[in-house]
Amino acid sequence: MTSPRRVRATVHDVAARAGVSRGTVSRVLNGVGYVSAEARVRIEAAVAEVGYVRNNAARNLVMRKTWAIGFVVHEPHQLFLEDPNIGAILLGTNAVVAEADHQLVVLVVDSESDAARVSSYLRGGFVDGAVLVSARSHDAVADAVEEVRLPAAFVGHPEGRPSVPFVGIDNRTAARTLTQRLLGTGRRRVGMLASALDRDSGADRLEGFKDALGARFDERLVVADPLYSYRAGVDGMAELLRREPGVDGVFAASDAVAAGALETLRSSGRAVPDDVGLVGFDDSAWALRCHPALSTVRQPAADMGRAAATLVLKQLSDRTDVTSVTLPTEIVWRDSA
Amino acid sequence: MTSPRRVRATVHDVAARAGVSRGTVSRVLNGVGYVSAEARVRIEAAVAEVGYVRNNAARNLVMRKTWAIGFVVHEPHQLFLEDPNIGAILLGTNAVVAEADHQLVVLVVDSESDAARVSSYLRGGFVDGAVLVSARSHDAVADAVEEVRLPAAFVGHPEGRPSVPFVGIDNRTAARTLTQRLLGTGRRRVGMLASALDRDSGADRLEGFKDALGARFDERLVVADPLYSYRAGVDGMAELLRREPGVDGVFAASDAVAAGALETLRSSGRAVPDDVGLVGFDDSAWALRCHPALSTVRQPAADMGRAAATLVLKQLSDRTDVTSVTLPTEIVWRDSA
DNA sequence: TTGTACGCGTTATCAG
DNA sequence: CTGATAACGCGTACAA
Repeated sequence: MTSPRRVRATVHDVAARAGVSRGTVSRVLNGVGYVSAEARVRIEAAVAEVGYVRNNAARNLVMRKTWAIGFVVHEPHQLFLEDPNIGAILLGTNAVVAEADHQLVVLVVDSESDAARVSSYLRGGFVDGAVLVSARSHDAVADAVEEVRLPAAFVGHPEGRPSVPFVGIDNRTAARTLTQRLLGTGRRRVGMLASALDRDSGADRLEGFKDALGARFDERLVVADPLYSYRAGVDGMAELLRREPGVDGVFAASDAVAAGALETLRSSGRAVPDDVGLVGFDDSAWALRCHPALSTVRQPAADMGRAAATLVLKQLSDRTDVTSVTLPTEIVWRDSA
Repeated sequence: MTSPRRVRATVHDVAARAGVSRGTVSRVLNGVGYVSAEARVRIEAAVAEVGYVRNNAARNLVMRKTWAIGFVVHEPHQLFLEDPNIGAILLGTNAVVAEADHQLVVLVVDSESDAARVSSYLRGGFVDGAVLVSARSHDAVADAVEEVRLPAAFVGHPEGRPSVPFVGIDNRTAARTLTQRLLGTGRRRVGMLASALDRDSGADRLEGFKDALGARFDERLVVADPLYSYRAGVDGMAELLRREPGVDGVFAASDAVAAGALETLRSSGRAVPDDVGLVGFDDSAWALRCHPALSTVRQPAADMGRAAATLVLKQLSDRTDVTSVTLPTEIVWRDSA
């Protein structure tokens, strides 16, 4: 039984139909070089008639270029669903990539086998470059990128990848400033719900917190969790209360964490900000959704996406000014502290 | 100035290095056919030595297969960021696609030009199939899919695309059942915050609402918005209150809308569920986050993603049993009504 | 202005 | 078991 699926028309078919050579067809298809008006119309008609559509596998092969940029998001399920910053980064990246006439393809890695598949996708020449968000230090994807020297950029600041530029924020300074501001409201016993200490962002936020507290720092008052999640906030706050029922200030490592903390504070009968002042980080959708609205630091997520894309594009055009960038953050002071 | 970027090694190079032919190399690379143990080790060594990595453009060209499946998400910015269902659908799709050893590439269309680019990406043979989420009836992407007969499946039920199977839910029945339940709590003046009436989902939810109300239906009590957004809920509820201050029951077309409505109800001094009963739709992250937690209908988002992927994969393996599927929903009754 | 011919890197066929 | 060799579909010098 023969397949009923009509095989796609090729340049050859178009040429035959139009009574010209393949070279001429190719020229009008790519709008380059000289071609007579007459030939052009005949070819355009032929294209429509046979329903020609370009075969990119062939085109990529000969041009050594795919016009596609990968966007790799490597997060635990739940976090991927919760974190609106990733969406903003994605949209920012997409905007500049599209502007440069490339196609953004996002690759989600959600398991070990995903990591392996995405890695080989990246090394396999399906894309001309990639932006990687929240990769870990030891990461199959990052390894692949480095090994095949794929033009790339990180969003966030993974340690130990000096060959790949990144765009990040100064987490430490931001955390310090925010904590100082919290302290300025007169809080005496302030704790921190730290997250992702295995990542630069998490570790730096804790450092900034320590900076602000100075001699007053008490490590009993920091409880850590691997994830920047709502759950981490709920559980972490409970633990913090257990250790020190008298806390009157809390710095949560992210808004999601803060939202979780808020829940626990509420159910423990404490009022925010009256009994305890609470601050978050990210200015994500969580911040405005909470009651009271969260005081937090705004991370320019869309700009970070744009910057990362620009970094990749620069490498593609062989520019030499590709250096990591640190974008400024901004404190957004609302009602939770 | 010559480019310092080392050109990638090819099968040819490996063959030369190992002192065998290209055919033999290809055979060990793909682990198919007979090859002597001796040749195998020599080739494997050579692969490592020259740092060979497969060129997929070439491979795709000859195999007429990319092992990639597109996931097209076509939503307004804000909604894409807000709606956790999309994330769940994505993860579900990714799971089965990965299981089948394909790579999922998600394409976000966020503007007219995005739609054009994604369309040509799809027609261009970069992927073997695609799942489309929340496409509109008149949609460049859907047109492309249909024209090139790309194996595909919709999540949701776009009208006028009989050639493409879809996976959906019975919005009308779900809405009717939910509304009846709301009515069962004794509400007398119940209104609806409708959304996306230009889509099947939105239109059907309204129909279900009408079904339940029967003769009691009063069109003054339905206010519509193009989007399933938080904002739509805030504004829509305000409008509804303006039209009928005495409403004591509200069916919001989605949880995000319900969350917005809750905000307006709160600021208008009305208690939920005491003064007015509120129900949503989707059982998204919003539902549990609200106070009180939303009564709503659960849409099996991850399952829908899985089903859509399965539909595409079936077409790829030329199976004939590819028919649209309707997945069951479930009412989740919590505290908001 | 147009046609010819070669190369892109693989896989697949088919004799040896 | 292995090695030539022919596709795959397109871009592009180069010759005409």
